[in-house]
Amino acid sequence: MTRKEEIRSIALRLMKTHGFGGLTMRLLAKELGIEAASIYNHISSKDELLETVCFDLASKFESAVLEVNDIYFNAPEKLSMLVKQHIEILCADLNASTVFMHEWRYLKEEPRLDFVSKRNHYEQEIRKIIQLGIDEGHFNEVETKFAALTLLSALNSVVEWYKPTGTLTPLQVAQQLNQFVLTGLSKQKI
Amino acid sequence: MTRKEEIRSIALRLMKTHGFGGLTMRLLAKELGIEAASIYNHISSKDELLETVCFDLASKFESAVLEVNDIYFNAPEKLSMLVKQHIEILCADLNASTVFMHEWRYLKEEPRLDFVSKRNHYEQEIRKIIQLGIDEGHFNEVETKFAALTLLSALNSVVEWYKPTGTLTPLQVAQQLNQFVLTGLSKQKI
DNA sequence: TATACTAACTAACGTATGTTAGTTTAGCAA
DNA sequence: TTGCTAAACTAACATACGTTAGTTAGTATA
Repeated sequence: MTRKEEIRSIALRLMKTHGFGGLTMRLLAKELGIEAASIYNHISSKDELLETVCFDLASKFESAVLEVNDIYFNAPEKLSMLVKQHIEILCADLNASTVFMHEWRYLKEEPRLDFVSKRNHYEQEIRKIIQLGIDEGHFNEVETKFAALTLLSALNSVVEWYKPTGTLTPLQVAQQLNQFVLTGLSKQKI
Repeated sequence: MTRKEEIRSIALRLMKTHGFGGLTMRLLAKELGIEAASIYNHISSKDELLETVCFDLASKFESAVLEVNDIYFNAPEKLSMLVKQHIEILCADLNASTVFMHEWRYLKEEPRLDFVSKRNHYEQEIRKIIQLGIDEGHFNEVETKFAALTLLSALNSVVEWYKPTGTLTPLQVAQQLNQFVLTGLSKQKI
């Protein structure tokens, strides 16, 4: 791990607990065992730290949806594979994912607009999958916007409670979520 | 509306967009048309603003779950009424709800611990309702912790997208959420 | 009219913030 | 040995922050 990666990794851990505003260069430096000014030998600004994590993850989600749409053809398959990939991306680096979820709004205007547009695109792709499921007769006739947002928030909440040291693997979490989203709580249809 | 309430209301709007750290007393004062120092004639500290909104809402959720448990006896009824009340509380003041969701972690240690314990209690009550539904034979045998957290995040995400100016009433949102959580996306059981 | 309260003001304090400039130290390549 | 580079350092700048102290103008009450 290069020094730059080390800085990023510690910065993520601190951002997760203190938020982007609560991460100060002096605190970050302390954790690294160096002075604040020394950090600028490795990165160009504090904002860069946030931008990197947000756009790195955004591009992973983008790839996932592309792949799923390439490989699978019916909606239940597409959805379950996207859920799986989504959860795997989140769990691969929980610090990064948590920062991604909570701190993107502290991006500066230009990158923030870019970020939001990428996020909207991802939502749109999920809506398309749900609409496909309705057209196929596999899914109930829900409002796709409502369903996509509710689904996404259910998926994303994993970063709030998942513990890699626990018993569940990311794959098992994905399966539980998939089950929950498809069949709901109720035993009989109402 | 007293001056104090006016300050709270504007503070919430600003906290929603800028976060707790991004709300400065000088910005708040500017929006009020006064000087920063003048705010301290009405409130005792910036932290107080955050504490008030967090604990006001927490107590509303607490009342809701008490009421629901008092009035209804089977799990599907309890759950659907709690969903309804939860959404109504959220939609009654979206600025407050959004701040409640995002900014509670910037509470100082003592109130934060208190807050988290109240939140855990609410989660526990939801788990009990789900467990009751399983025991009654109404609900699938899900893991209650997982289900409660997933349910809650689906409910809470309403603050991210609900627009009071749109076509849906809070009650309709609650009904859609209830439907989604109970029956899921899939038409047939799998 | 005299008093007290409300709500604003100005000025400042002490601290913290991101960042820059210039310098130093240690290890490696020529 | 000399020179280069990576990575740290010290010192400082300009700005911003929450908050306090002391004061003032207007308004209601006695």
